[in-house]
Amino acid sequence: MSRQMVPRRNARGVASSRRLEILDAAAEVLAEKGILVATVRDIGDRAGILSGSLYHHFSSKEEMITEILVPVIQSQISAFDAIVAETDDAREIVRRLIGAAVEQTAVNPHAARILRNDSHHIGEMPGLEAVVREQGAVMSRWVSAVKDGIDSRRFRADVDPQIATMSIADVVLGAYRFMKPVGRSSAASVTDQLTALILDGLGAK
Amino acid sequence: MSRQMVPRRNARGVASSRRLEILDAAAEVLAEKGILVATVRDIGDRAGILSGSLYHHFSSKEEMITEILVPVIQSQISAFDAIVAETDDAREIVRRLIGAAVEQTAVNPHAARILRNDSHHIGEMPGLEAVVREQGAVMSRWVSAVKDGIDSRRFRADVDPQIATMSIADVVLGAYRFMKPVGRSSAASVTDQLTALILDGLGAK
Amino acid sequence: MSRQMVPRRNARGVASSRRLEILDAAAEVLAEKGILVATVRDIGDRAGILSGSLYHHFSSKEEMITEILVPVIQSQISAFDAIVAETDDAREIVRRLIGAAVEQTAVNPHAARILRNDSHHIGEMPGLEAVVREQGAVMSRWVSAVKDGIDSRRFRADVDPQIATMSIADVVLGAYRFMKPVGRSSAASVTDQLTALILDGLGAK
Amino acid sequence: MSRQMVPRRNARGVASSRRLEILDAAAEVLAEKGILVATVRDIGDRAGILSGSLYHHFSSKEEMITEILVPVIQSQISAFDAIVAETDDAREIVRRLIGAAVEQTAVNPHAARILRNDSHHIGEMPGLEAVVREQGAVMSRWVSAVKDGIDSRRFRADVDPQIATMSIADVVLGAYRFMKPVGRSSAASVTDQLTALILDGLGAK
DNA sequence: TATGAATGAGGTTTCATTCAT
DNA sequence: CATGAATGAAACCTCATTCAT
Repeated sequence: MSRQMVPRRNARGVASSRRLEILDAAAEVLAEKGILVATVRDIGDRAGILSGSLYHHFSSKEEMITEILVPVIQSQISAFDAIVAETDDAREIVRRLIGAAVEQTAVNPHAARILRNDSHHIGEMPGLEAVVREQGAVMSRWVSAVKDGIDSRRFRADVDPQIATMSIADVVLGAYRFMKPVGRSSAASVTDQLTALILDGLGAK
Repeated sequence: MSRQMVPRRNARGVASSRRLEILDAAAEVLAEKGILVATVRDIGDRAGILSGSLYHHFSSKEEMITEILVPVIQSQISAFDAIVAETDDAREIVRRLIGAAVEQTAVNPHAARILRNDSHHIGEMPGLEAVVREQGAVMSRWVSAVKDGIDSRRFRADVDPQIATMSIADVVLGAYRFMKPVGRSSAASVTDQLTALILDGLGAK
Repeated sequence: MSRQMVPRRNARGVASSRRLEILDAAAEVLAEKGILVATVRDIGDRAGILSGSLYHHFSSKEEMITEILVPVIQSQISAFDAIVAETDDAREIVRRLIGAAVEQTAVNPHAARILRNDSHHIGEMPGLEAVVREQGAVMSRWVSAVKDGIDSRRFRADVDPQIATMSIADVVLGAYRFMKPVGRSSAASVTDQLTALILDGLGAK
Repeated sequence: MSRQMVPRRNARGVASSRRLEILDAAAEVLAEKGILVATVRDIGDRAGILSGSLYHHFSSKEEMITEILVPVIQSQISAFDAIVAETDDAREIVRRLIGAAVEQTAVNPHAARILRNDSHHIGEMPGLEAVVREQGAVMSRWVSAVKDGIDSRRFRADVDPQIATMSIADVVLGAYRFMKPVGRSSAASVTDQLTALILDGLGAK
């Protein structure tokens, strides 16, 4: 979100709006092909620039990826913290966390897709440490939310927090697949579906 | 399963047990690094062979991947079909499908990891069409199971079958992360956890 | 020398003192890193200018190098010619040539460093023909001095002029390494050391 | 020398004679153009191989350079140590050190050229640490020889050991320029010339 | 069956230089 | 005069694959 509004600074500290256009093209390509398959040439082609010229704006492919993902994750962390601060009930917290995550996905579908499909590679790729760090911060919010729900007896006592948390994260990160234009639903209805699944499962109440 | 017992035939129809050793090494490496990052040299190194020599046993990297994944998926399909044939209640079907999938994961953790982490790439990589086809067959079983549960009123009527199915598949494919030696739980307890989550969610009953 | 006093004219005939500042920065960087390793961006960074803007002042990297080196070499040639004109004894000539060269090195350490470390590349790099030409003029002065010394029996008769001349040049060009601030000696003492070595070698008299 | 006789091992520990042919081609090209200007394509062209194929034998350009230079320097160190061990008089030691160095130059002119022309870059190039280390070992032998000569009063007392040593090294490293086929003299006569210059200078006795 | 050598396409990145503003 | 953006060539290196031995 802020990415669309505040010009960031390039490798040599110079602000630039061209940079943002390139980042948009890059996000698209990286999401479509995956961060490993997408080449800097692909990115350049989509941005209408020679691949070598990308290095006028970014010092590496990894820097592009970082700059696409980190602001999105950080904005999610802020949203999460606000929700946790102003909400009491654990079920309500989880419901609203899901809502916030799904909305992020609607706003930044490319980032969501990258985070889901390439999470495996993000952890191993040198230069993406910042992304890993921020993702860890997101996960720790989910873990806390689940644990608090168990402690406050709003969730089943026999829930394994680690399994539950990772499963929830999987489901939420996959939300981009269901929303328009890729899928067929609105963010609100996807949120409702996922919330129901996560809180109550498939089973008839 | 059959992979451990019946020597298959290589590209030129020659049966070989060396082939199986190589496939085991390949599965390990491909799961660890991802099918794109793992090189044929990595595979050769793990198998104690030069990368070029792999081509005496397989005609391409894709053939190896196919041969690792397809039997595992096919065996899952058989198990699924048996379960569906002999079970009536939709909740029970889902419970047993999850159990079968988790057990597959326990038996073939490398294949499970590949299917989960690289699903995105499997769909785009030429030469892996057979894998895609088989995966589709698995998914269609899940879809049927969910739809039958809705139709028979064992699941909530407002469940979106597509969203539910894909979310379940995500959760189940991620099971390998929780099991020993990677994780800390047995297949049975992971099955219980995932079943509870999928059927009833987090919520206290 | 003249470089510090008379603003030269740039590619389009415009006089400029900014030009001199840039040349100083360039000399520094080129000496430190070598003319091949130092990039025009390094030079721009040191001069506080964008690399592209350097081309308002110079038409190429080679022009900068030429403009750094040629005046220094020319000034050395003048000094050499004056010495030869006013001195009789061959040993005295060599002594004073060494002194003049060492002093040049003290005044223009960057140029000295470039000439020594990159002589190999200067000869092969298109665009530096002027530098090569001037360096040849310097060498011919050394050759004459050595030959005259042999002819006048002030040097050993069995000295090979080519070997002696090139060795002397090597030693003298390396003088910058011994002088403050890089080394620890004054120009005068370095001159004494080198003169003694070249005229009398290591050997006790 | 040993390079011509004992096949070394490649990046993956496999002995190879093709490796030696490539090293010869590489030494030639690296000496001619300089280690920075010479490209791996140049080397491949000279060796009759595609540049990418070089990486079957070597893991980097730096590995090639190291493997060209280190054995040569090490063999020089051995020769130096033998000379020092069996010689008393300092003048005689220096004379024989020069002889050994010049002979190395005759045997391995390419390595000698590289060491002389690119010494500046060798020190700054990551991956060439082994070369720098071995070169340091050579220099320390020269320093000792000069210091011993001063202490034993065989050299002038006012010789600055650092200046003398570096100057001698410069002169000796430049020897390749004077020898056939590049120059016109034999190793023996070049040794005589350089020895005379270094021990007694230009001056008539 | 396996080796060692090679291919050829393509990857990321660097860099001198140009040019509209 | 300087900037910021872009070019285009070339650099080093990777990797799936082929093949003679």
